[in-house]
Amino acid sequence: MLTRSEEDHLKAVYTLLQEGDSASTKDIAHRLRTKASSVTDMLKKLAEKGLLKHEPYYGVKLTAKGRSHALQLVRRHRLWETFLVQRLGFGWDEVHEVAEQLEHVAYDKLTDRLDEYLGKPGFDPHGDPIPDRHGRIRERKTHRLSACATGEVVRIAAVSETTDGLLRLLDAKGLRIGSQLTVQEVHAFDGSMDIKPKNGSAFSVSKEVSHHLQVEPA
Amino acid sequence: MLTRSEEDHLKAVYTLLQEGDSASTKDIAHRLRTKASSVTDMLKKLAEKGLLKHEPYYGVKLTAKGRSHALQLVRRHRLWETFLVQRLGFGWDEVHEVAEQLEHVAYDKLTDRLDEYLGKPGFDPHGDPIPDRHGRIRERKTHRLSACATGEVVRIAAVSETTDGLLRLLDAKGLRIGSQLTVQEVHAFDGSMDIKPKNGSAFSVSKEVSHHLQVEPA
DNA sequence: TTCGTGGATTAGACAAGCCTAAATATCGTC
DNA sequence: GACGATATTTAGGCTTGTCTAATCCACGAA
Ligand SMILES: [Mn+2]
Ligand SMILES: [Mn+2]
Ligand SMILES: [Mn+2]
Ligand SMILES: [Mn+2]
Repeated sequence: MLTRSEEDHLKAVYTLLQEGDSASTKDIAHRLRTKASSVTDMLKKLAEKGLLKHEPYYGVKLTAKGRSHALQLVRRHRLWETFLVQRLGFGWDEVHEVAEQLEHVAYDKLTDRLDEYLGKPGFDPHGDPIPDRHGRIRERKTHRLSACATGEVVRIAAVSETTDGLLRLLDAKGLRIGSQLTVQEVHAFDGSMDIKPKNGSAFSVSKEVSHHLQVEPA
Repeated sequence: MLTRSEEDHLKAVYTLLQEGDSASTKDIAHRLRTKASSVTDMLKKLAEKGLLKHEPYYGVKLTAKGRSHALQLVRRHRLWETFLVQRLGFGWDEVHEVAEQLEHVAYDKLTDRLDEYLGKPGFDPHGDPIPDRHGRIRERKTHRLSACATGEVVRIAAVSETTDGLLRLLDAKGLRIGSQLTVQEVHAFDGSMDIKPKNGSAFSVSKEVSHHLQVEPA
């Protein structure tokens, strides 16, 4: 059984490896609002427990056991987020903190029943895939809106940075998971982009925003 | 903000005072599967935080603040139990452990939304009252089935000891919260009691069982 | 009233997590 | 290939929550 702190560290490692190529001590510390030295301690402990390989000064890699455990955490986190939004009416910008707590309640029966109750959803409110009970993830090939060319017609698949501010901005502009839109123009000067939602008139989004929108062909 | 352990101690104090007249260090330790010396430490800490008065060697009393906090815990615990049974299909004998974890996730918005989602239930799956958001409890006057006389017609209001074994026994006999029954005979020899459910034939229950069934006039 | 007994508290130790400060390693740059 | 910036680890310390063993106290029995 892992402690809450061990779980949070493990999940941070998993997520950072998912997002980039490596999970640095510094980045883990930053994500968990703790210090690098504390992270080193915890990495040693997780390595001793066989959840990851820690090569001092080089980096960290998850073992199969560690990956599996991390996927369970991600599963619980995203299922609870889905519950909060779909059933309790929370906004998608309000659920992260709460799910960060709920994810640590580890009972397979609870997780699986919740999954069924929600209709075995494939994706959470931010468009992130929810691993099934075996840790399997439905893969999709998405790319950033910022990488799209003029004329492309795409659908928003996920928001890759779930900062409250970004989510509320998207709310305000009417951009949701599943929204379909056409790229009308890309301005070289600042990277801003004019987009036109399927039902609505065109407007502009900054590079910062388009960078964090994952889209797929409509 | 209280830690998980502080909350568990506070709730134990509240529950023991509710059930009996005092909350002894020994009983708290037993309930939390810890040791008396650890409990003393924690009582000091809770006293310092103004949640209870601790008179060494005498006993412990909750302050208004402590009682209010304990009621929030009880509220969350019972709401989650209700959720698990009503929505996720858990048996009433399977929910205690899980709720023991979930109760520590403290976000007023979550608790209140869950309460509404469940239809602001007055009682949990074991018949125990659920405090409202202000900590108010719907009072009822119940008495033990074991104290009933021949001929009394009553309805089961609550089970005062939520041991898995007792709950499964009640399941097997078809006794539920709300079940109506008539006391047919009380045997002085062993305190066992013959009861007849409204729809069904009579059978006997032991003193141990009737002692833990809280009933109200039908 | 005195005593024995059992519950309660205190003393002292330990592990888990976290911190700061100091030491150490890596890596890009000159 | 040495240097300095930066990341990482180590050393040492603090707090929290727990334990065991020793001591203290209340209370009922004699
Ligand atoms: Mn978490
Ligand atoms: Mn999410
Ligand atoms: Mn608890
Ligand atoms: Mn209950």
